[in-house]
Amino acid sequence: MKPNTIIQGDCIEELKKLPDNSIDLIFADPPYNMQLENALYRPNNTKVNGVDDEWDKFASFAEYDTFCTAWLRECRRILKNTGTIWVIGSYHNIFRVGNIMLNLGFWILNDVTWYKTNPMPNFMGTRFTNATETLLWCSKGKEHKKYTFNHKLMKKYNGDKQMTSVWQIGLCIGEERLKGEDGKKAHSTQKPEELLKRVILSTTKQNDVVLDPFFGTGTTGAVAKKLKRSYIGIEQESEYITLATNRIDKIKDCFEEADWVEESKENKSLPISP
Amino acid sequence: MKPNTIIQGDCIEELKKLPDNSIDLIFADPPYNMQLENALYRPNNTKVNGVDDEWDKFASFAEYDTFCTAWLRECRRILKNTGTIWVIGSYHNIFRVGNIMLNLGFWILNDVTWYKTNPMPNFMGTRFTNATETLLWCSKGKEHKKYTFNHKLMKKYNGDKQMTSVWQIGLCIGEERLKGEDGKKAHSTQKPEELLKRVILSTTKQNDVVLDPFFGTGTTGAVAKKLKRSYIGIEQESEYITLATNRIDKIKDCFEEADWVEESKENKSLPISP
DNA sequence: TATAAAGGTGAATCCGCAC
DNA sequence: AGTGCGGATTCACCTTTAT
Repeated sequence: MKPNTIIQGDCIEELKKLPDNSIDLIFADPPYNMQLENALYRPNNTKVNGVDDEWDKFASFAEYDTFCTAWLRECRRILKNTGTIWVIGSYHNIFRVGNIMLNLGFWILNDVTWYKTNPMPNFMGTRFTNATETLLWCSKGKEHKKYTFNHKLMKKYNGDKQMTSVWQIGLCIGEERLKGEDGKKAHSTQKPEELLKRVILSTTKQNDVVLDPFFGTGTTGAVAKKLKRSYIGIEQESEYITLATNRIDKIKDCFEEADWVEESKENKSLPISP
Repeated sequence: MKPNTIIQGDCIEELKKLPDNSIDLIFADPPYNMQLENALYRPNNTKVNGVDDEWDKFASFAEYDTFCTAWLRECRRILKNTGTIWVIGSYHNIFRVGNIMLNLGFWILNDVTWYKTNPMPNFMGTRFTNATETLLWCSKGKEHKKYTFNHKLMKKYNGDKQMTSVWQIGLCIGEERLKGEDGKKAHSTQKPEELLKRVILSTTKQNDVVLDPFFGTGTTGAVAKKLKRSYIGIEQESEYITLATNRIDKIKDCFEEADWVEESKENKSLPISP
């Protein structure tokens, strides 16, 4: 198990190769199974560029459940007893995922709400603006109480008040959003670095190993490097691996966490590498 | 089926007596199955008065799932095709509940986050402050698209901007919280009226029938009456029924929804009856 | 150059009727 | 069930173009 590598391959197969009790933290951003059918247009008649990637399509709940049970079971096996796991999802999938995690014996520590500061509105006025995604933070089991949680650090980060389970963070847009040669977004679901900063800062120590089984464009690896953690990524698509590799190679500014939190009081963003 | 009544009895048995396709809205606040084993103490050694009621205890996930499947199945049967259902829960149970609802064919419209403005801190510093509960708002099924949603009204209520799925509302405390003769809270999980106001205002029309299968101290009935909707409550415990009956009888000030929304721009609280 | 206006876009389960 | 069409529907923020 070599740290700071991206493994190309099928998520479940590659997880099976990793040894028991070897990982300090897992961050997983699995397919959401969005079940989009028809095109959606804004009031000005422009088309919404929805998630139509093949990797997000599942034939049924049963198929999605089988997939999630398999990768989550492996995640639990390779997690250290002091480790924890984060899984992010939307209402489309998080109730399937949460149910499976409970069945596998994971113990929910928090359901953190990512409260988007700039969500896309509901154009037709048929629902409330869907302004959140949910992160499930879990230990390996009820009996594993000695997990890493940097309470004081997060309190300091939050202006000396205990950080709550609601995180107000904007979408990943602008300079931070990776673009392809055509100027379009390179990945449909790139997550903001601020989200990963809070995850990694709160639940790992320096030099810990962070695993991301759905590495995508490598946000987890990029933030892990900036915060002096090790990372292991698993990703199937070679285009994403190329993007992630370049992105992480460019990073030169790495931080002692204490220094970074001190700085972050004024500016909570880590520098984006050029 | 007589409107504006409280039915005493077992939730599932009483639901079975109600006719198909007869209810406009269901609000359900089921037991959370909190699994609190040890008492929780504050740093100053005072004991936190948690939820330790007998009705909140289930032997296993399987038992809880069986219970929820039964009452949710009946709810779906009695709901009109134009109706919707709200179920509130915390991370302890909402992933069981959500999974069951999906399996029964409910279609999730929003997962609304109740973002508590005054949550109880995590005294031990072992987790993030748990600042939310989740409300699942669902239609009877994907094919039932003509559900009631008062989009314009909620937009007006929200300062002429579309209301999002995050609702910042305080806990039910102070004058609004019902007390027993001993001065202690009369019910361990009384919900704030503001929560029910948003639920009823957004997803019913005047004179619609609102059913609450876990009526408790009758917050649903109280708000329904204030907003000129009908209610049906089901509740097992006679003490709660007495409290709820007295509470609802006291209400004299009822509102046309348009008037109330106009007023609510300055003061979002409906008057608490004396 | 500076400011304003116009255009683009984000994990989206987003209409309803007639034929 | 599928298609076609009239009509109602959006927020924050970034980029590009115009003044």
